[in-house]
Amino acid sequence: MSSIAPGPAGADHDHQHCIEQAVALAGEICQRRGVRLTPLRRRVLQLVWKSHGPVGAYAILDWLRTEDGRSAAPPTVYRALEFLIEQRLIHRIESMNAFVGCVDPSRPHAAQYLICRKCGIVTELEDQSITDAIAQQASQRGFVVHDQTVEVHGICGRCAASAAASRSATPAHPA
Amino acid sequence: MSSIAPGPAGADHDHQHCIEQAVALAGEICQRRGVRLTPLRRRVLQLVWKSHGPVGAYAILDWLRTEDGRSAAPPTVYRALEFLIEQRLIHRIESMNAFVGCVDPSRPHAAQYLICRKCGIVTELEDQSITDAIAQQASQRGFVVHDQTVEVHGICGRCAASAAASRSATPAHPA
DNA sequence: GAACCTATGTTATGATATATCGCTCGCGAT
DNA sequence: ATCGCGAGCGATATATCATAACATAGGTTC
Repeated sequence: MSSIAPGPAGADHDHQHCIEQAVALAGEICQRRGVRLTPLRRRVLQLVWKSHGPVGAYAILDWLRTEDGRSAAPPTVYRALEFLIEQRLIHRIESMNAFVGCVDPSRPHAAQYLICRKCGIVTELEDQSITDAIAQQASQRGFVVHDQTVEVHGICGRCAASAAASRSATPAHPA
Repeated sequence: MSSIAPGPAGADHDHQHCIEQAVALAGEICQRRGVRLTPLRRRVLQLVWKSHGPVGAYAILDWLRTEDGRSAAPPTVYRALEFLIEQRLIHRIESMNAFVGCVDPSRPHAAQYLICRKCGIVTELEDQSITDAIAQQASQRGFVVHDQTVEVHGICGRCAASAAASRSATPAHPA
């Protein structure tokens, strides 16, 4: 096992299934769009999906080299990532210079990300109220929105719950 | 003149005044907080305020070297920036790896940024409806928010207006 | 089969950021 | 006064993230 973040449901979910599902769906989408999900791009998508947390370009590069024995240089990875982003199969987390798989690549969306500082899991939202609030403030100022970056850092429900549990078991403050 | 972004009111405002005001206010705030706005930190703050757009760490480094003739290395700049961020005198724009002066450093706030792709000017908002929409979605999922990054890229009102004006003067489509 | 396009390989470099060590200066305690 | 101490900063080295530019391979079109 690695130390990378498990799935949104914790360590207990079938993550292999997540990956396969994401890659299969990506295959369909690319075919429909008439773009080529080449073996390299498919593999990079798999590697981004290695966890539900953000994955760095150089981590992917290392995996390509060590797991696949493939010769690879940064442009190899960045080009594949660029393609996957254009197709909205992955997202870039700006505040971490890293990438996560998109949980709903079928249609365009302005997404928001909840990023856990403890476990690293990224939860992708697609909340209209946030999008609307931003759009409204922007348009009030005559600003034409091209894209929104909303990245929220904090502690996810699961980690907060387990922290609370361990606190009650071994209280930090006797008072 | 340089090509850096002018003020929020365009090229016609007294930007020197902006800088002086920001630095003076920073001085008061630091004194009140009992932290030291040293000459270097003050100078770096000035340089961040050179424009109303995001300024990169290495641009600041160059200015320190060329304008001040000072010997400086990256850590010099990053340490000063770190201090200024801690004191909320500047903000980091994650999606650009760059920094902008804070327009209201007196009190803590969750801010949002409208970043113009044309002129580079960053408009800082402090909109409760956006903050609340994010907080609500997060808490619904048991997520404890530490901080929000909201960066909106697009075209500012001023640039949109001038683009519209030049379009009507020389229409792109004869139809 | 020549011209061409897309994807990838390869080399080099650019851009951003941090670790670490050591010096200096101000300041409080003795 | 001088010692110890911590904050700030200089300096060197290195880590990390990203792209420019050119070469090569394989398929498609004509």
